[in-house]
Amino acid sequence: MLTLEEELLSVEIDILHRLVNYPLDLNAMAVVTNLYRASQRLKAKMEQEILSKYNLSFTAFSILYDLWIWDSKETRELAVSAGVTVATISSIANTLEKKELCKREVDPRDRRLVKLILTEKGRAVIEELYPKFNKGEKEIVEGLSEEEQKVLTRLLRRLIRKMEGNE
Amino acid sequence: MLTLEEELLSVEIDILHRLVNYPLDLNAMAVVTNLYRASQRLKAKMEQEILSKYNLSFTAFSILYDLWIWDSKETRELAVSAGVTVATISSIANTLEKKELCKREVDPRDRRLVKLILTEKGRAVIEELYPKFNKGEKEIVEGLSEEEQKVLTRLLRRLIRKMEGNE
DNA sequence: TTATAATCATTAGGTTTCAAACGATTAAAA
DNA sequence: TTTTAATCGTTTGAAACCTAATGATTATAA
Repeated sequence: MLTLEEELLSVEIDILHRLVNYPLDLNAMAVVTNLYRASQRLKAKMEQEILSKYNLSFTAFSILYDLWIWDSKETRELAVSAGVTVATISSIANTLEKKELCKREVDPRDRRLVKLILTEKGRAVIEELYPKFNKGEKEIVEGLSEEEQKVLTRLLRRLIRKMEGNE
Repeated sequence: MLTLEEELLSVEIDILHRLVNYPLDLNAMAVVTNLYRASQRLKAKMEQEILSKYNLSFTAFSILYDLWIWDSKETRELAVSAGVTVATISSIANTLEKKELCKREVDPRDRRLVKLILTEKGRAVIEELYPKFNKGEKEIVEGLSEEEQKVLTRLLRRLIRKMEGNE
């Protein structure tokens, strides 16, 4: 499986330029394409190899993880952290509540706000699950040196900050 | 918005280690977390700022793009390229066919195989759309130098190859 | 040739996901 | 105080997405 510049022969690149009649930024194209593809693979790998045994989606897992670290968290914060809308968090919270992995709690001082809280069962699940998840993470990056991993993380963070508008 | 090591104070990291009673790979965790988050932001940005005007999902766009470059492509190949299952491609092909942006064609030599082909209307859409999409890609990476973009692309490709199992 | 197995795409059923509409609550203004 | 506006989370409806089941076609074996 090749990717972009390897996959796109110079002929196709010429066609692209001619068709759009406009100087394309091929480096930007390569970064974005490979970033998206890497993330798709990563998600698929984790869901198939690890999360499927627990019947959890990637987002559901990341919510449980956040609740594990922070004990409880408001739905808005969870949405930002998981990169989905609040509506999605609400939907997944329904699923997690049905499984008794978390519960909701309304803020008494501002009754518009809702927190999610990890249940004991939820805690047991994430504590059993997380080491396996981290092992999967390790496998993914094991082809890179420690230095390369740090460079990659740093570059990705700069992209994230850029897209979140707080540079 | 901070990410991982900035967000996770050393206290929390200690808690993590104690809870799982197992040495975690924090570098791997940082790479994976930031990779996934960057991709989520990227997808959201593109869908909101560019693709929504055309009523196209990110995956639908990537199918049109592939068909534009390669004229026609089998559903299985499209699935690999887009990082989704063949079932999803089939479903999106239904949507795209309804909009008359592509059509199906059965391979006469092996009638199990199905190709998607771009229609004239589909071609017009992708040719109008792609320059805008590339402009969005450019915005995302403009905080990185050309050298940094190339390093990022190279590291991401190595992760992809690793996950696809052909190292 | 005929039966069996393998390989495709599609369909079925269910969860995730989003935007938009809604209802409840709080804040601001008159 | 009463009205208006802003801010929450949830629901709704539709598309995307997955796994598993199905149907159609081709390849292999008996």
